[in-house]
Amino acid sequence: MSVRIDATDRKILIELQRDASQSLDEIARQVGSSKTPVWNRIRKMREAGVIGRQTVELDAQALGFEACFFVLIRTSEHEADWQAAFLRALKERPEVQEAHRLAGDIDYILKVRVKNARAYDAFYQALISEVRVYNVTALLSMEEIKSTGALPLEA
Amino acid sequence: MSVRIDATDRKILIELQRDASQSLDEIARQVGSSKTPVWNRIRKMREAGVIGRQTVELDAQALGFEACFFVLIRTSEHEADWQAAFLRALKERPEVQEAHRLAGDIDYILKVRVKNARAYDAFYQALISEVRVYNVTALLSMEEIKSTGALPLEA
DNA sequence: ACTGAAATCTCGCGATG
DNA sequence: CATCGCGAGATTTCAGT
Repeated sequence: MSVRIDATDRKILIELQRDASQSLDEIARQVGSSKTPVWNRIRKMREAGVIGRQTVELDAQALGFEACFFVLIRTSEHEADWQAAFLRALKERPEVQEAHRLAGDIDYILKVRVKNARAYDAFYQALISEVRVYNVTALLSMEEIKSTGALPLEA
Repeated sequence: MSVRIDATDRKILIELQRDASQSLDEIARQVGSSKTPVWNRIRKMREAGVIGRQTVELDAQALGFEACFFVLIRTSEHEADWQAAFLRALKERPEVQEAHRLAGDIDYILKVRVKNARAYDAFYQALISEVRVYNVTALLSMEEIKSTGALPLEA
């Protein structure tokens, strides 16, 4: 399952993260190697799941997603079947971009991306009708200062 | 600046989000069109900034990023130069994956991805030494239930 | 594990209906 | 606006070292 990632692998990952549309030749040049070994390393990391999907970043505003909420959830229920239902609900809903189970006072945090406040309310009503939650706080984003999925890899 | 995005454009974006490594022919087939028009639409959306960078999703765990914090920040300072310094600090630090300015009680939320709790503390100390903040709450993620940058585009 | 090169496929664009 | 086709260049495979 696990793979040894060496310095060259890390350089390749940095380049792929920066721009996955680069050609193998370009990447090879940047990491100081040549095409074939780079290709083999990429293939191995893909197989190992270190490298996942290849996607494009889209401009949320331009596509009409004007509202972004962070939702802090407290629940009194901690039984296995409640949790399973909750997780299923989160995974099914495409407007949930992130969901984390937390340590401490607050149990879950979600990042929810919707077209507008009404769409958020619809999401919220649907969620609380599916699963019981004790307390919900929604934080409305006014400005997306920074947004990157990139990991802070160092050479 | 703004572009009209029609149903075909949206289908193209859905496919690119799903898998950006697909060939033009494949995408064309999936959206019910052919190579050239799809290519022209993609080019236009790229120029308009609707389509941004092309990246790969990496497995944070496999690369040793074991800790993820959501940081809620309250500040008493709301002057322009303080804000400028704060934003600069956030943009410079690669461990800050997301930063949003919020409406209401809490002023900012950050998502910070680091190798371990010690690395978070180093980040925290560096941040508060650069800019004055009134109150900071860190929420530690125990489990990443879901994580996608994908927008919930509908066909 | 790297190199070099061959076979195959895709891109990007122009010509054409 | 869609289809076809082509040449440059990329991807992927495979031998040799």
